Amino acid sequence: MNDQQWLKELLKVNDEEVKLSDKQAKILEAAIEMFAEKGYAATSTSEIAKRAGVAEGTIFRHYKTKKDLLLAIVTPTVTKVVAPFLAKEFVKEVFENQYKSYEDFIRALMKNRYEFVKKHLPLIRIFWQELAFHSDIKEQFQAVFIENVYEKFKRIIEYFQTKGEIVELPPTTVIRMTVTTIAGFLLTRFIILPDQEWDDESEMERTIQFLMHGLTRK
Amino acid sequence: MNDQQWLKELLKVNDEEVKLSDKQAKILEAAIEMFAEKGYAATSTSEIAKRAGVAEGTIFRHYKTKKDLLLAIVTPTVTKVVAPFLAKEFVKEVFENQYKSYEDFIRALMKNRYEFVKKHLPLIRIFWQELAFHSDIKEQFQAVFIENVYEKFKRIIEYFQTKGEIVELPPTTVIRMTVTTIAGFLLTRFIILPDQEWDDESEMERTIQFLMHGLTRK
Amino acid sequence: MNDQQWLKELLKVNDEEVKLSDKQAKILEAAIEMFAEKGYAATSTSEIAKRAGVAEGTIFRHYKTKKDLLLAIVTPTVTKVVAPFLAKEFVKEVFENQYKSYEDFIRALMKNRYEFVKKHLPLIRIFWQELAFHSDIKEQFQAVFIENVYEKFKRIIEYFQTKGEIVELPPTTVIRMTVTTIAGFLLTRFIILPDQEWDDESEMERTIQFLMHGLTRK
Amino acid sequence: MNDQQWLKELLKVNDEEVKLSDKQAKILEAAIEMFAEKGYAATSTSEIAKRAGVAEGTIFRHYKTKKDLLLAIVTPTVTKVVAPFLAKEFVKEVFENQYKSYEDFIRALMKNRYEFVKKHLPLIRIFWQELAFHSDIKEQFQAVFIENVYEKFKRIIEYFQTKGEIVELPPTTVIRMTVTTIAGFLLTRFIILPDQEWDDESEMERTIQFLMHGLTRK
DNA sequence: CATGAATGAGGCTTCATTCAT
DNA sequence: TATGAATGAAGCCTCATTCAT
Repeated sequence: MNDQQWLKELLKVNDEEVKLSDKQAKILEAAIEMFAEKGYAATSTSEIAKRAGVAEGTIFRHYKTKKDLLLAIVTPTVTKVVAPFLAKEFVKEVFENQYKSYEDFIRALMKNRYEFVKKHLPLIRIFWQELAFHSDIKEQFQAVFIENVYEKFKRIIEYFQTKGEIVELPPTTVIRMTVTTIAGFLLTRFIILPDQEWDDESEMERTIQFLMHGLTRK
Repeated sequence: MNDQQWLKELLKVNDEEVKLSDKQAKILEAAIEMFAEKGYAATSTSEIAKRAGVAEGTIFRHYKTKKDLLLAIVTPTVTKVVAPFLAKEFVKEVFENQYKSYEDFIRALMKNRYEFVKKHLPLIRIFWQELAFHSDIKEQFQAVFIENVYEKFKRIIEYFQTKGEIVELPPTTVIRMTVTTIAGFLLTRFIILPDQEWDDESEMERTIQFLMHGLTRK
Repeated sequence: MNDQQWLKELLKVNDEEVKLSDKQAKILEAAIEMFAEKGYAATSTSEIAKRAGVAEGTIFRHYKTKKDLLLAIVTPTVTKVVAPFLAKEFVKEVFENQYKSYEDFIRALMKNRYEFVKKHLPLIRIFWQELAFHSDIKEQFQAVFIENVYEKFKRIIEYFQTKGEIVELPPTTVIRMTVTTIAGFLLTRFIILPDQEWDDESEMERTIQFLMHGLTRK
Repeated sequence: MNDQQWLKELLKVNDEEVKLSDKQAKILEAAIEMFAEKGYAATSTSEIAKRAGVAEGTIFRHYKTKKDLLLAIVTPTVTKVVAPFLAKEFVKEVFENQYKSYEDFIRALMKNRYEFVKKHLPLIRIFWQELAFHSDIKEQFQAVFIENVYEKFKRIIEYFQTKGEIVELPPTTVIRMTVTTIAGFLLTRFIILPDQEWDDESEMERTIQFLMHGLTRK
């Protein structure tokens, strides 16, 4: 009945406690599942109601429109997708040299994202799909990314460039390559070929090595 | 009546001439635009008809269902996405030393795909989006990939591994990294951040260098 | 809200109370009228909605498809058409000498069916017309007939054959002649020539006499 | 290719030769089959065109509307159904006492109708069904019946009533009983239970006996 | 005379949303 | 607060009919 801790956790944006009635949680869960399976536009509110075990009207009591329901799902996700960079400890650790190398940073980042995607695959699917069509979501994401991630990421990179560990490419390029490589692995792993056999540990390590070699000039 | 050469070209699958009436071409063009803009599910056939300048019924004279219209667009795209590997010369050139190195091969591949994506961006968007929801499209793609790309790609990789140019990782992994890196660049360039300023030549060269360093152990 | 007792009565199949919202009753009434007038295929759901005074969507909230609406009307009719044989008393009465003769039985049967057809003419029209095109309805009818009518009717006939009242033809033939004669009268009376002047009492009595003479060899 | 003699025969109304192009005949044949199978309203002109092997437009070159096509089928049928009464020889025979008895007349009538229905079952189905919905067809039929059949039938009956062979009921009633009995047999035989095993000869003879006993008071 | 592409009205059905209970 | 019947706009698709070829 209150197994929806993960949902509350996820919807929490600034450590504010989220109030989520039982029905509300069921609606969100159902909507997440269905949007991920069939896409936002192809999912009907009545299907969501049925899967959530509530009346059709109940959905609209909590979310004024279907689009609002989507935003209620996607907006916290926007934040969470970039969360590791927001988490104060995380960034601080890097700058306080708890990570001795860019490689260690990358490794931590990848593991973190791996766990997140694994746990919240449906959310990722929704997020990715709807990003393409709803410019409001896209703008929101870009704003959050630039404001909270870009600058910090850039500083991390410059830090390790100064230390000579990684190559002197424009930070934007390094970010793109890093993100692209990690995201490329995760997409292949969880969305494009999820049914293939995967030795996750090795494949992640190989990916890290690939990335590091790519970013190093010895 | 005239300008739809590119469409005919695109729809051609086995070098068979494609017959495309004027109206049919207009319908396809309109559908491609709208599916790319709003997604398949969110686009109505009446909108397509309006944009194509035909009666709604006309769409259904040419395509039995809306889904058929999607497939008429996506099916040839599936092949074209993967096209360079379908062209015998492309692969032959690699082995007959037209490409002295994996790097040259990658460079050719990237330029080729860059041009393709640039030219057919809407198609790529549709393809990528709908892949997620239509298992028939996904299966089609996997089939084409395995049948026409995988083996050839693998041989190319093994060839350059034998020559010692690239690292001895499992070919599947090398393929993933190569594809991921190229696709990552193209997606960022054309879909995620198309509005940013791009120095395409340099960024592609950087990407190739990144990829090659990642795949080399000197 | 009030007058639809006959409808509820009609839809009742196993003496279970039928719940019929106001709108639902109006939809059924309208559908019965229109199907009877123009036939199922030639009647549009929008016409039905208009005549019922509801929104077209409301029809589909109650009946998933137009065909379901037809079946909701025809299925109970199938049973009712054959009803007197379903009532235990009716058959029992025959054997317990409430009916001294086949003639009395026929007379009771005819009056009963006369009243039914008179009251439910539109239903009869629908039933008879659609029987021809929907094999599911036809099968339903045959099943009900064989299961609930045939055996009982046969026993009644054999009973009066034993008593020497009616001729020793195969019961199937006697059934056919009886049913055909009664139905022939009712169809002519109510469907083929309803506008002619009819002295129902006399004509029914004549028909009974005709039937009895036909089935008697004195 | 010109096996459509039966069609031409059927469409002939007053011994005028009917001109029927190849395509026209195919259209009529196809329409008859489909109207009989699915009903007029549920059959589309494109289906008819397909089954006839002609273009959709061709139908409308020969018949201005779909309804006209139906009438082209039904109108001659209207005549043919009552044809035996129209055929001069047939009636003349009766009045010139080639038929010694009403029974012989009935027997000839029944055999004639049996052959006709057997041969033209689809037409009968169409005719019967559409009679119910198209008042123009119904009126046409009633007019033809009253003008050509009723009077003659009545005179035949009165003739045999005078001779004392059949009972002194109102001719209308005798006609109804005769027609009803014959039609009842044919409907049961060919439409309601066509799949049952039938010994046609015996069953027809039984029916005639039934009818004659019903109409006789000895 | 025949064709079949094109039409647009209209068919059945689904949908997001409202509102009385 | 929750319900679910009701709505009517809109969705996909079919149809009879027209007309240029």
